[in-house]
Amino acid sequence: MAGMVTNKACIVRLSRYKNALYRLKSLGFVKVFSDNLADAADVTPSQVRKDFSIFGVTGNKRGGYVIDDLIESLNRILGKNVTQNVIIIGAGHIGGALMNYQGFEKENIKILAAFDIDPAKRQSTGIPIYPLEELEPFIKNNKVRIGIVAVPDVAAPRVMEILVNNGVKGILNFAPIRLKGKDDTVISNVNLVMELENVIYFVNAQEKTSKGRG
Amino acid sequence: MAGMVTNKACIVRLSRYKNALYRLKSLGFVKVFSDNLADAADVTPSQVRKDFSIFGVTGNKRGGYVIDDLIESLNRILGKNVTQNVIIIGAGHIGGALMNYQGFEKENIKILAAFDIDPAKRQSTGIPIYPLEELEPFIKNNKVRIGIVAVPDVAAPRVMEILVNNGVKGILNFAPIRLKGKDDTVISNVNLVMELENVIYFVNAQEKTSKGRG
DNA sequence: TAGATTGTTAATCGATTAACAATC
DNA sequence: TAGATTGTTAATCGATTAACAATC
Repeated sequence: MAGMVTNKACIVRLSRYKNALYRLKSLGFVKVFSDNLADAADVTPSQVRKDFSIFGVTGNKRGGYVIDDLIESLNRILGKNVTQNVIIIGAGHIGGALMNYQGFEKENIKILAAFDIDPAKRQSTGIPIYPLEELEPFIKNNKVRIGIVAVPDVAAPRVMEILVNNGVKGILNFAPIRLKGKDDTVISNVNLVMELENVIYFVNAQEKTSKGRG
Repeated sequence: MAGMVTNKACIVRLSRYKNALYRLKSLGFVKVFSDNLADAADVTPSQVRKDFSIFGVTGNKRGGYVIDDLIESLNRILGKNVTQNVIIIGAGHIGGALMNYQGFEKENIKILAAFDIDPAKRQSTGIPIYPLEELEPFIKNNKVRIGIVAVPDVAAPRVMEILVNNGVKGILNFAPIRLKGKDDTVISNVNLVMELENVIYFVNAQEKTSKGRG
């Protein structure tokens, strides 16, 4: 059945296709072939057609795909036809950066509110910042399903617990610990130090290799 | 030969092992078995031994691994025995958050400086912030190899060009476009909107599935 | 020694790519 | 129609897991 995909890499590619399609559209294109889109998204044409096939997204044999239709289909699959409400817990540097990040709105993601234990950080920037005690009632009253955790690592498990116990189903976690939730909780850990560590490893590895060659 | 690994997932796991080992060490453990470490890092014991095998990291048959030795080995593989100098381009919200992020220092990563086109953002927070014109000479004078790109997407390709042309080999990119460098440039794209989009997709997918079941 | 754990090889699994029949 | 592109199936590739001989 369509929609039963658990392969994260595939979903990441759908987002990439969507972004590439917006770009192509802004350049004046109306149609694409799997070939063009593959180029734009930096994958193989087979991959494009395979991914679409998985989700039942079809084009026209010989005629390629209509960009507007494709964007529409991808947006529907990615749940972007409905505004997604999100809260941020932790209004420190990372949380603050996310509150001020301009990229969410045009992707139909709405930051409803932020929460912080420290009253000093509770200065409004358009998005209301509430004390942590209001987190639980806020989630319940607003049926929040998605949360961004940007608190220090010692605070993360406790925050996590509050979120999960009150119905939050998806968490994007910036605390440098691996959070585990219930079975039906979707958790994505973004560890900035680890990302950098990885880049450093591959740079070093490459340097060794090229020295070995030269 | 050891060290010739291009599998990103494997390197990510090495970082995870390292972090798990620090945690185990702080709990008073001196040795671990692949079994324990697998538990702590949320992988299979086979995976742990296989990963170590790839890098020639060995333990004692019957006796497991000495945590201190293991940490030492992993740090060496990940290039953490040398302080890694990094610069940040773009001192906006994301760049500013990274400048103030406390996690880098204890991982032996040093943010040397930040750069921004906007003089208004150039207020020191311990890390010097320079105008963009100084980026090129700074990279050369300090032999910078790693850069974090946190500028708006329109500015990213130009910044990228300056970095690559002056010898930067690794880039962690927060601009919401896929940067491509030369063949020997390591680029890791972190797209926050896409990360959130993914979480949203999987939450929605799960909801549909459980409704279908119930 | 007997028992337990490593290190490595073989088996499995899943994802990507290639191939090609269907068809516009 | 002839030619080109999709949609899907089969082949390939690579990564993970299982199994087990080596050995402490």
